[in-house]
Amino acid sequence: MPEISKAYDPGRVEAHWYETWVSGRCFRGTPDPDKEPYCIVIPPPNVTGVLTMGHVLNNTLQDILIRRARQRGKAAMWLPGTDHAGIATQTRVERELRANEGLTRHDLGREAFLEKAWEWKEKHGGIIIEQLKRLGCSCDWDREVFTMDPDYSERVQEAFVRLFREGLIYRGKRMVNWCPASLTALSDEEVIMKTQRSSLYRMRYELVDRPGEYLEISTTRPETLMGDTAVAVHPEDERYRHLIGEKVWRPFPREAIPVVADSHIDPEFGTGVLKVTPAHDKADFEIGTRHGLPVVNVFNPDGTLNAHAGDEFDGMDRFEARKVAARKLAEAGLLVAEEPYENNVGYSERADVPIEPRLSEQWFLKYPKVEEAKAVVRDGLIRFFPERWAKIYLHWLDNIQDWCISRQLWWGHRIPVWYRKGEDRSRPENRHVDTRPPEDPENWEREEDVLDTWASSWLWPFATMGWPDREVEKKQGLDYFYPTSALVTGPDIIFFWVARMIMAGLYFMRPDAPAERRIPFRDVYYTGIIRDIQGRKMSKSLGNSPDPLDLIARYGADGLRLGIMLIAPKGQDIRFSEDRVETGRHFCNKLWNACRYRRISGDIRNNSSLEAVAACIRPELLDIDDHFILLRLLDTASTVEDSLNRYEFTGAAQKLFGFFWTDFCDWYLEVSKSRQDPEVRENGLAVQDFVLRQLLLLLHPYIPFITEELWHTLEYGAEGSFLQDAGLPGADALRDALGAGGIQLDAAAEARTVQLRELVTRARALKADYNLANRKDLAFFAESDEAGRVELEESRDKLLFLIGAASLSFEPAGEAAPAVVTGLGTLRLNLSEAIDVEAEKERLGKELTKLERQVAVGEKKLGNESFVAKAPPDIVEGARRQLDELRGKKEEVEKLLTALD
RNA sequence: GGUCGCUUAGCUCAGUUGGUUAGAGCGCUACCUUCACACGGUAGAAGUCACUGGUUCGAGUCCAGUAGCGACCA
Repeated sequence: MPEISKAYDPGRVEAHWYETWVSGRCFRGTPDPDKEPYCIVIPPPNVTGVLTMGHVLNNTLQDILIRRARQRGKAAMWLPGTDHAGIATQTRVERELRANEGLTRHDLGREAFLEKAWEWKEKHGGIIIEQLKRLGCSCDWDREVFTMDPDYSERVQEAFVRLFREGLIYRGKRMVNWCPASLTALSDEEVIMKTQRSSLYRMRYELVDRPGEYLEISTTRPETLMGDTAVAVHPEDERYRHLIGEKVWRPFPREAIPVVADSHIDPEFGTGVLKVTPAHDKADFEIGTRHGLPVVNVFNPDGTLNAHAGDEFDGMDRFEARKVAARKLAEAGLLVAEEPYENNVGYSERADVPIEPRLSEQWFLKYPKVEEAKAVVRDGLIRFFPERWAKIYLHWLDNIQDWCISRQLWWGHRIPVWYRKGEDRSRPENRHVDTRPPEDPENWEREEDVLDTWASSWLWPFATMGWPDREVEKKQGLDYFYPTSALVTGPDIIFFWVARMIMAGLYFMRPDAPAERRIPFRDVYYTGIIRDIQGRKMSKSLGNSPDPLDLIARYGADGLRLGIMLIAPKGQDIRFSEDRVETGRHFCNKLWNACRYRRISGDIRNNSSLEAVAACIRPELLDIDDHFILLRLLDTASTVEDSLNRYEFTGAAQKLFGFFWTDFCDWYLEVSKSRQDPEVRENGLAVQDFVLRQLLLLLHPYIPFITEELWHTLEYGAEGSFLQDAGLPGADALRDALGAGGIQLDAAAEARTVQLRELVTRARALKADYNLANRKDLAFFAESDEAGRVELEESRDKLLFLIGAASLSFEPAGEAAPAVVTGLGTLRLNLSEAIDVEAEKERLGKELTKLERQVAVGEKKLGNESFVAKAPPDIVEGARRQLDELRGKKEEVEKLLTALD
């Protein structure tokens, strides 16, 4: 038997087992017609990213699901991969290029820049994958996919071409969200609204035909007035009706612009007069379209102003221009007021700068299968956990607009469209849309833009398994694994990703099949967001994000995983504190030592299977504590199963924690130390083996490394075998295995043990009250009824051991002897020392007050006729029994007090 | 402004069909290095379950409203 260290060292164990699992092909997901499929596709992390606490949470959850499925004999497959994250990655490569070589991407040119980007990817792309392995993730690594892999890219292009041919993708000149920092269009979802303090400028435009008369206009953006091509009022607005059709002077560049009537104007806002800048505001653009107004673009793509704004503004930054425009208005006497104002401004999610609405030509997608996507969630074909996210999802789908899928970037999937050189790009005959280039490439030029990254990842659940190539699909088991079983992700990407995947699945997969065969997944579990202890989001700039690798080094991957699971409430945000991870490590150490203790205690007879372990238990030698621990084990097994079926990871973890620590270690193992009869002791070891076997199996998804190690330490698996292949018996199977050996569990053992535990606690407290906690030579006297006496005599040995006493007898003790009242009788401490009668009175008085209060509550309840009449009989009966017990205790304490007088 | 969520011990959180004395970890106090574990053990202190009202025999739990915080959408 190998020496087992006193303290668990996770580093060595974790490295060893991960390698062994991989070389043993434990994580392989292979279709097997005799098994039920279970599949998860990973939410692909950014290829250049590093592991964050969010990843730890998300991937631990997925690993728990997949490992448990594997244990339950399913053909489990967890498909890993990474995402190319267009804007984020390109920005970082550009930044490095500027820092190292002082060059922009344009200096380098597209080809050379992309080479740099690939180099960057090769250098950093593996990091997060290696980190996931350190965490213990049991992904099928042979299947790893990167969204820019050649074959995946081909599938993205294929999807584009199909959608285009179906008329769902079109090119259009429209107002889009433009990021002046990244110089690209963004989708609506990439714009986040931020409330900010700004100014509301009240200015006035003079009427052309009524010199000296002005229209007052409110705006937050005076820097766009140079692009104004009208002012608008509501057609019914009495104040302005007579001016409709007249003209006002735009102050600079000075030009007469019309007053138009538009029913979309809100007469309540400001003065009810709106300046119309069709090139720089979505609503204004629509007004402009309705009234045939010119569109004057006064901005450059980078957010500076251009020559249309006038020489003075040409090249000026937009925020500087705002100040200058306001100053010029003031100088001209046209600024009525500048007031503090709070408004919402759209920011680029990535670059964190205000976006500009900009008219440009982009590619758009009309979302397919919108109604069906709503139906599958509304009708429960796809289940959301927690359910409330369904409402958010449905609301978004109710209001979606076409998706701008083109990006003015280089790092991404280049749109598979070619234009005939020098011809009008808008004419269909001058376009070639196909996954393959035209036959005569010299006459064509390719579309410059790439696709939004999400326009590649929305195909993730099937394009990662070969779609649409039949041969590859077959090889990778798409037909077997699709729809996947569960998706674990954050609610922040419910629109970006979840909703779009659902639409893509419904549209592309098995077009003739019913919806339940086309959806990409059945369950979606939304995690919370990990925050710091002050409730702030973790971010690099705040420096409040611990490095998971550092945590793994200090607490072990198992400790980190368990720690995070103990605080990860269902879909609620989590305030991360390292304490919990420490708790996770302590748990592992305790588990280690419990198993170490088992090995030290005696030889293992035959632990090779559930049946073999059960067969080692001799029913006739089982006592109340054996029954108790086995009952609790069965209860734990079924609770854990129920909880995990509902995605209640924390509940299951807490149940296992409590069972192991309180029931098994603090009670069962301690009790077992008092056992004298060698046969009973030996039999207890078999019970331990039975319990520990199931405990390791149940804990394995949470803490895979240490459980695998201990599985072998206690000889549950043969050399070269793995815990994951041992099955995961449920409570019924455990009961059956015990039953096969003639063991029928006595349900009464539980209540009896609870009572004995209480007695032990009270007796210890009594000792502690008299500062005798360390004395082992004390004599206890009990006054019990017949039933109590039988119970105490049966358990005498272990009670003496647990309480730390020399004797327990039923002789009457001195009336002044300190006493505690328990459900099994009154327990007295026989002291040779002088007793402080006053102190004892005080102690008992406190106890009496407590009992009186409890008795009063019970009497009130049972005195209520409605309660007795209407409450279920078992509840009434329970209350009655409890009141009787409390009254008995109270009378006993009163008696003790009287005796002291 | 709309929708959703949260508010339970000093801190972080459990508490899922309403039912006996509301739990855990950390922290705190006292004691213990007892032959699995000091990454441990024993005992203890600590809660008007945000507030107000309602339903009910009975509410931390269900309903309505209020306040504070947060998220999403406009």
